[in-house]
Amino acid sequence: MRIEDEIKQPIFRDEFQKAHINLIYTAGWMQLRQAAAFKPFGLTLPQFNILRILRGQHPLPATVALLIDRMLDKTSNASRIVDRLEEKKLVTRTVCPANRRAVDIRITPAGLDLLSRIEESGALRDTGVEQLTETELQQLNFLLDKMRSSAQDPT
Amino acid sequence: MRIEDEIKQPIFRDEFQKAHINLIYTAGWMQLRQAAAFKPFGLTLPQFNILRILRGQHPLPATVALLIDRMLDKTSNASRIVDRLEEKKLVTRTVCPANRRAVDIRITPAGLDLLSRIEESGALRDTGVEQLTETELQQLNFLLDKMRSSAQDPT
DNA sequence: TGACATTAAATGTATGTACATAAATTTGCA
DNA sequence: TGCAAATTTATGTACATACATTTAATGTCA
Repeated sequence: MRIEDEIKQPIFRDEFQKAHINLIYTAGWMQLRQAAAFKPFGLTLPQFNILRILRGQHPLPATVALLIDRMLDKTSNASRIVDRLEEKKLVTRTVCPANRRAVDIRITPAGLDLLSRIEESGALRDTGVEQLTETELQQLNFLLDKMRSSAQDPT
Repeated sequence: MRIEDEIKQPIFRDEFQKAHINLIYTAGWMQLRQAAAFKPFGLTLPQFNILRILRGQHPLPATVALLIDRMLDKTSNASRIVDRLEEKKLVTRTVCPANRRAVDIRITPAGLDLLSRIEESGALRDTGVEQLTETELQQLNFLLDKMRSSAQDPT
């Protein structure tokens, strides 16, 4: 459906405003679909992303700093997301022996198993991007990268 | 900067995954810039959006149901965002005389003034979309609309 | 009329986000 | 050595999101 109809605003000031709103709306739409897919497994989206990073490191541990570095949303609070995963016994936390300020975080066998089950279930399909052709995907990636090439970051 | 470099993941499984992550990342990037721009005015992004909807209705009132209908994120909690705006005296809440279940919400002169000041300040510029040409904007809107044309919504 | 469903908003709870600050440890250098 | 600075994680607070439940008012219809 066109964005005009989705949000019931028939007229946009210009194509800039329309793209702006379309982008935010579409990203929210994707996230909602993803979150719904994870719900039967008792995971939220950020929890899933942290688990995936930990599997990427496995069997090596990750620190909170590494998680923050790899997360899509840099400013979120990795510490508390790890709290939730630890409660569910999907990860372990141990003080790093080499540097007692740091904490070694590892995915457990239960965590690995959960990730496998989610992936086998097909919960990661239907994000929306499958609707696009290979050429369109490349176009989209180009446009998004170009958007972020703005002069300066917010101070 | 290319998405590969932004999130320090050199390789994506395929162009689908890359577009998926790029979209979520770019939308977050935009929101962060917008939020930073509103901060000097003491408003959050959802608060700003609600105020804008109310100005669109002005001088007629809006109900909570109307706000939810117009909001980009349907599932957020309009009631509590209105709480914050009411505390700041940017909106008023009165029981609707015609239907005492409903609540009439109106933007105050202070609210209208704040919106004007934000817009005059240029806080709404630099969302990223200005980097694109008119043709590119149309492409982007087409691609996003196409993405959301998936078979079915999550149940 | 009265019982029951429907509608509109508010509230409760768990989680996440944004940002500031604290606590513990390590590092660097006078 | 000793002490300030830097590093790493955790915590506090305000706000927002997601979703279930509650409360009050209204509509419906036997």
